Amino acid sequence: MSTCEQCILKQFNSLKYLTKEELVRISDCKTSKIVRKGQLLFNEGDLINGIFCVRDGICKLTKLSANGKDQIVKLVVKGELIGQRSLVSEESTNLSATALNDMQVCFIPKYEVMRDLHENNDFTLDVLKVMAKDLKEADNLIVNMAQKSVRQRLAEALLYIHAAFGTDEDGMLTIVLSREDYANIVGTATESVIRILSQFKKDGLIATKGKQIRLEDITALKRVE
Amino acid sequence: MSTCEQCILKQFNSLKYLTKEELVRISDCKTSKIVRKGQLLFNEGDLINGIFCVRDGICKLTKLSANGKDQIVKLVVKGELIGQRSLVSEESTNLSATALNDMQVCFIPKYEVMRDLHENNDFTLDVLKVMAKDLKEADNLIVNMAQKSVRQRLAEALLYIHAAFGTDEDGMLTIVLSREDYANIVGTATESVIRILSQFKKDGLIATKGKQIRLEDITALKRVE
DNA sequence: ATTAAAATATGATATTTATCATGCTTTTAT
DNA sequence: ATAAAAGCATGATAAATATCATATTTTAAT
Repeated sequence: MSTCEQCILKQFNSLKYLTKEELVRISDCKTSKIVRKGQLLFNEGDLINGIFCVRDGICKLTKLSANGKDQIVKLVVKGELIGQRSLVSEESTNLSATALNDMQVCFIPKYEVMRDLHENNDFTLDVLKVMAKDLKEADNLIVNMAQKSVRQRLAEALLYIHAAFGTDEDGMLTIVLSREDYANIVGTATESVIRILSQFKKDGLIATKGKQIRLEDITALKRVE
Repeated sequence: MSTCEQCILKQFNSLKYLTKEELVRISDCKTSKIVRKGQLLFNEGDLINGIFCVRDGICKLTKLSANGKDQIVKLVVKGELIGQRSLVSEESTNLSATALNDMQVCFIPKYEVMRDLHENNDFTLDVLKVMAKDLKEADNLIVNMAQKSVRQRLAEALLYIHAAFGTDEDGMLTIVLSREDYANIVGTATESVIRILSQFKKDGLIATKGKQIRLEDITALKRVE
């Protein structure tokens, strides 16, 4: 198994603030795991007892609503950490993580991360910074959900995925989601998403090829009401 | 002016993890301020360059939506800190703070808090814990906003204010909000809030006396659909 | 390759919520 | 004390969205 010291991915998360010795310790106790597309990495309420570092693949973090629908709260890509929030609060996780394509993740046990949080202030501060960013994005999401129409929210979801995760060589969004996933991001019925996407396509705002979506008119998408 | 070392309110926030010397330093550079009901403590986009400690009163944290409506993201009461998120991210604030009744706040300049964040790991860890809790609540709010009806959201807002901030001797919610404020929590039109509250009253779920509200049937409020 | 299952698509209709209008009540300012 | 403003209340109507039904297309399993 490869070592954390040499892993380039840590540049994309707080682990870059660990010392060589701390990284060696983590390397020695970490485990590695493959999660296939559609499979759960963990479920809401699980005590995960550690954090995951995403080596490859993409997953969605969801929360089950009382009405039985999943709400997608965040998309996580290669390089990011998952589980810091629950770890810091020392409680079981409030979200489920499901692979959107085949994933490879490393698991670092709680005691090791907690030790670093207590001993390495640079690391703690960076975890704090990441969480502050997450909180800001969550605040924005609350406002969007509360104040904007389904149409606007869907347009913004497309723009967000475009801006945050980019496109492939054909200009297609790299993150490929089902209509149901989009409904679970926007908080609406799957049929509504299908209808609105059809409309966007008819109006030339997007192009689709199966599940793949390409943004054709970003300016117009930003103006959607 | 009273000193931070003796201030009982710090027991309710992360400042309790500061050492005596750190508290003395903060006492020496802090300033104090009165903010009248309805007045702004700071506005979205302001560079506040420090954090506030609420000594007395209650305020709402809001974010202006593109459609011109305010969204209430959080209510802050005596004892809590405001502004940690922006401070940690080293950016101007993403929220506005408005006093819901007369407030007294202490202001601690950024350089002093940053120094403590860098030097006192216990303090940093507690700030991290508080932010983790805020993030969890924000995630819950996202799900509620996205998946629940206006009726449900309003019922939950009442239950939340009841549980988090309590009641006076008559059983009235201690936090008194206008119908418009409720609309800005729930993300709906003020008329809709008025209508639904009238219905709740007619159905015996709540009682009202002017702007004051008493929850009469918590079980039924939890069952609202 | 074929069948079953899942995802997408679209229409018809019901429900929820917003908007506009108007009147009443309470609070605030002078 | 009184006027003006702000907040509350309710009806009528419009707009947005959900739900149910059904058909088609795509994907997965054998």
